[in-house]
Amino acid sequence: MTSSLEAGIQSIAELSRDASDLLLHATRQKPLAKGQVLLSEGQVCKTIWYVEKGYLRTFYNKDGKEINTRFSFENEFVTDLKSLRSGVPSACWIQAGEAAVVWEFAKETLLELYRQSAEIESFGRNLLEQMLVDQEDHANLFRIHSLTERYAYVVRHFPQLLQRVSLSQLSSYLGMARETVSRIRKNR
Amino acid sequence: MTSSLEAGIQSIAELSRDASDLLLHATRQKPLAKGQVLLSEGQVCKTIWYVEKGYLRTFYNKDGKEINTRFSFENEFVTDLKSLRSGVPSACWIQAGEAAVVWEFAKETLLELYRQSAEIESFGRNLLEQMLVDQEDHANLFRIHSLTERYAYVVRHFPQLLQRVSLSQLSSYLGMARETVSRIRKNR
DNA sequence: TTCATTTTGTGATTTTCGTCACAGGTTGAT
DNA sequence: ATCAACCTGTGACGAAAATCACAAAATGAA
Repeated sequence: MTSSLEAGIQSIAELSRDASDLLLHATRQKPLAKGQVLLSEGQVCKTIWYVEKGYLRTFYNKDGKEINTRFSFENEFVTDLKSLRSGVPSACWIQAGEAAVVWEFAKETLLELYRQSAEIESFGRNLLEQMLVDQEDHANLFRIHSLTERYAYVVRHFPQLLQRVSLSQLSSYLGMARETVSRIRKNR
Repeated sequence: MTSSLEAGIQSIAELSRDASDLLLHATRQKPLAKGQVLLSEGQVCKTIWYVEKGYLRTFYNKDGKEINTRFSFENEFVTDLKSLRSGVPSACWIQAGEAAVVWEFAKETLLELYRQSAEIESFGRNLLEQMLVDQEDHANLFRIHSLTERYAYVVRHFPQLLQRVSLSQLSSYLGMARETVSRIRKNR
């Protein structure tokens, strides 16, 4: 196991040496300064990123306010699937929340690899399954949990979020005002 | 095109005659009475359903109240992916909202088909991509839209929801009280 | 048709949470 | 070390939506 990326790939689907190498040669590393933008609203997304170090923040701009919908930490993959898949302009931004290192996968290259290798297609399917489960979990935060329960959920399941993301950033992720998070935090 | 199912499959990914037949032979039709339960909370999900007629309702039980998270209409696929994928007990229910006809795909059979056919694996990946995009859209309803905007979104994008689902059922899907939906509806 | 059941509309009241305002802390750059 | 920029805590207040209660309407079964 020579790299974080290789381990991250294997954790999604166990690939043969050949398939793994195909994927590893389809990507390149990219260092990011804090605040650097990977995807802007209005731009068509053509890339999937794997986070090796630091984290990426996905947010929407609603009436001038930023609403965070995702924080992608080490060993996670992230993209704007809607834009990537359909070629429509992205409605969100993806930005480095800290100085970071990511690996970039170009959509066209990946599609080509899917055609070449059933193993890689299977990897793609497994990655999507995992992303969908995560997404449903997060959606359920809003649908079946109260504000207090949402905070407790993050404390229990994503404690690093509290350590690495400011309370202001966290508040929109949890769908409440900054002041409300502060008050919930106090009453624990 | 001999069936609704065949059309539904082709709309996800264009399959050869052979691949399409493999899938079509892996499934069987099942008629459902209104209210009939396909998946109970606590049960491990082992099936993906395709809705030919009627609709399925996915809901969670929260302190004795039912919270609807999904309505799956004609030509849609539905499952509890988290339970299906990991074999953990399901946290939700899936039930027929009307008298319905569905096609059942057993998980094990599908996994076997993925191994046999790259085309079907590709179909699976495409289906997941579509489910993930839909799921993200619905999650964004809660994250970036006000209550009034959520209702307007459904009017615009899913008008059949208003026609086929009762206002009470809709209210939990939109994350608000029944009375609030009624009042929002009046002010339009 | 009739009657029971379910669904919807609507006012009154209460609760929750957002907004505003500001003070104190923390961080980071020079 | 200093200062500006940002972040967090907290009180006061108001707006929005939940809850409660009940009437009206729609639905469906016999």
